[in-house]
Amino acid sequence: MRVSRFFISTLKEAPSEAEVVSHKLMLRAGLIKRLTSGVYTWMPLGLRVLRKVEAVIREEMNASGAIELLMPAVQPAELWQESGRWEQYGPELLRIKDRHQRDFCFGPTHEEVVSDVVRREVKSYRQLPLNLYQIQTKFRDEIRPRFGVMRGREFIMKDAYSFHAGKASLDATYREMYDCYSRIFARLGLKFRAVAADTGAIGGTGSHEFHVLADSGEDAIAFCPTSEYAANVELAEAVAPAAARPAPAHPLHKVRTPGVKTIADLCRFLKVPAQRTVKAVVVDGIDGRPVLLMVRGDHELNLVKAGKLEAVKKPVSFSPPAAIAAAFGAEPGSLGPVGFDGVVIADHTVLAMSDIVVGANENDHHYTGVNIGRDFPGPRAADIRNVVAGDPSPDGSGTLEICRGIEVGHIFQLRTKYSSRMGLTFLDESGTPQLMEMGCYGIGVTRIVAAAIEQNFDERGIIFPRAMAPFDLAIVPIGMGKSPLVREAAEKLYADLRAAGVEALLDDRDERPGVMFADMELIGVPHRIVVGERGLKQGQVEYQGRRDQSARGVPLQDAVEFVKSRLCAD
RNA sequence: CGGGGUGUAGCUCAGCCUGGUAGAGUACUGCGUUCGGGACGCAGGAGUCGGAGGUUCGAAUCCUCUCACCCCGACCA
Repeated sequence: MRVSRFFISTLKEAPSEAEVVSHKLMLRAGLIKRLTSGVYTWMPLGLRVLRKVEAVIREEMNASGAIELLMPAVQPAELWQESGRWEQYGPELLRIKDRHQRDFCFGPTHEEVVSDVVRREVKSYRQLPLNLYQIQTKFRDEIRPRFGVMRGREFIMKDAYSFHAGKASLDATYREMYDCYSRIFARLGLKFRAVAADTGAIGGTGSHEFHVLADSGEDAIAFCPTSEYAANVELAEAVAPAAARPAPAHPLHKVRTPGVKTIADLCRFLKVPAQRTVKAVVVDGIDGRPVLLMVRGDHELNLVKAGKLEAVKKPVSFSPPAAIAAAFGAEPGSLGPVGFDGVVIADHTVLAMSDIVVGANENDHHYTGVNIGRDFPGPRAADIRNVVAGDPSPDGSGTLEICRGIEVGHIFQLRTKYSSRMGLTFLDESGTPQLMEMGCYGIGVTRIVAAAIEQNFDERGIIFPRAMAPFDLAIVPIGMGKSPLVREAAEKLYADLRAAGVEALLDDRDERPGVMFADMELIGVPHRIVVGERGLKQGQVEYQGRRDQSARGVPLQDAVEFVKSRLCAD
C-alpha cells in the first residue's frame, strides 16, 4: 500500500475525551473516530487491524471444529419473550419497533436466535455435537460506555454456541474451546491469563474468563504464582483462618468518636490498626428487613458473594438511610452488631477476631473490646469478602497475588438453561427425546485491539504485535521527490517485498523525514526500512524494528531476504 | 440513574469573572526557502461561540430551559 493512496489521519494531540492510553493512541493514530457515545467508525487503518484479529480467530475456530454462520443483528421480541429475557434483560437491551409497531431488539447476544436455528434443524443425536459461531456486531446499551472501544455500546464479538447430546460431549468441547482461546490469544501476541469466573446473569455452571493483563484493566484477578490457581476476585474463595479465636482480653467499652465515619477515620482517631476493626454494611434482606454484614476493617465486601447469601435480597442493594436509622438507631459510620436483633452475617475472618473495635449503634460512638458470644450472639459465618494479596490460595498451595486484567474472552457451560426454555430436543439412540446440553463462547474482537495497545505502546505510539499490525513493514524514503536514486530504490524494494508476500507500506508522500518517522511509529508498524541517498551510496538501506533503539545497515540487494527473516523472527 | 465537569475553526485551547468588530497554536490551501526526527517566512480559506428562550441599545460573555459529551460509582466481550 502507498500512503498517498491510502487514508491515514494522525493527530499530534489526543482529543480531550480520551482517558486511557489505548483510547488516546487509537484516536491519535486515526484507527477509530467516535460517532456518538460508545459508537465508533473503524477507519481504514483500524479496520485492517480488526481484520487481522478476526483472521486469527477464524483460523483457530475452524481448526477446532466450529462452523461459521452469520445471524441477524435485529431480532424479534417473540424469541426473547420465549426465553424470558425480554423482561429480564433490562435497559441494556436496545428495543426498537418496526413500522407495524412490532417489537424488536438489536441483539446483545445470540442464544435465542441460534437456539431457534438449531431446534428447527437438528432432530437427531447423529447431528450432534454441533458448534456454530459468528463474528458480528452487537449492541449493548451500557450504563457508562468508556475507554473508547474497550467498553463501547456497539462492538464486534465472536460468539460461538455448542450443542451436545450429553454432558461429556459438552465437557470435551468446552475444553477444546479453552485450548482454542489460549492459542488465539497467544498467536495475537497477548500476555493473558485464563481465570475461573462467576457465571453471572447468563447462568450455567463451568465458566472461565480470558484476561489480557494490564494495569488499566477493569477486573481484579487473584492468582497463585506457585500453582495453577487463578480466579476473578469476584469469585476467588477467601479461605477461613485456621487459627482459633483468642480469648477476650478487654471489657466492652463505649468511646465517643465525633465525626468518625470511615475505618480510616476510626484508626486515626483511636490509633488502632484496621485489622482490629470491623466494617458493618447493611443490605436489604429477603424479608425486607435489613441484614448486617461484617467484614474486617481492612477487607472489602464482595457484592457477588453477598448476593449468594440466602438471607439477602437479589440483587444486592444497600439499605436506605431511613431503614438503617429505624433498625439500628444510628447512621452508617457508627453501626455494629451489639444490640441489633436482626440477621447478622460475618466474614470468616471476623469469627477469628477478639476485642473488636466496631460501631456502637449510636451516632459518633464506637465500642472497643467487643467479643463474639460475650457481647452479641455468634453470627452466621460466610465468605463475603474480596481476597487480598497474601491470602492463602484456595487450592492449598502458596499465597495469592492480585493483578488487573481486561476481559477479552469468556466461555460458559450453559447446560440446559436455554434448551429447556426453548425446546431444544433431539432423539437419542433409543428414540427418546432429550434436552440438548449447550455451551457458549465469546471473544470481544474490537476490545482485543484496545487491550493489545494497553499492553504494547511507548512514548512514540502503538507497537502492534505482528499478528495484528496493519502493515508488516514501512518503507520510508528520504527525499524521494528530488532524488531519482532514492525513488527508484524505494519503488523497487516496495515491488520486491510485495512480490515476496510482505505487506509493505510505502510512505511516498515526500514529507520531511521526521513527519514520516513519527507517523509510522504512531500507527505501530513493527518494522521499518529507511531508503536514503546517504546509505544508497554504500549500497545500503537501514532497518529498524519498532522496539529497537537504533537502526542498522543492510545491503540493498539483501533487503528482501533480511526483512523476511525479521518477520519470521517475530 | 445519582454526583462532578466541559461545550468557541478538523484537533488542543484562550476569551466569559468586569457585555461593545471572535482569537492563538496546530492542521488545511498557495508561493518561496528548507530537506535524515513532527522546518521557516509570506499570503489565504475555515467557527450558526452546542441549541432555544430571556435580560439589554448591544450577549461567546449575564439569567432560564434544553441537548450532547467527558470523568467518578452499580454491568459485561
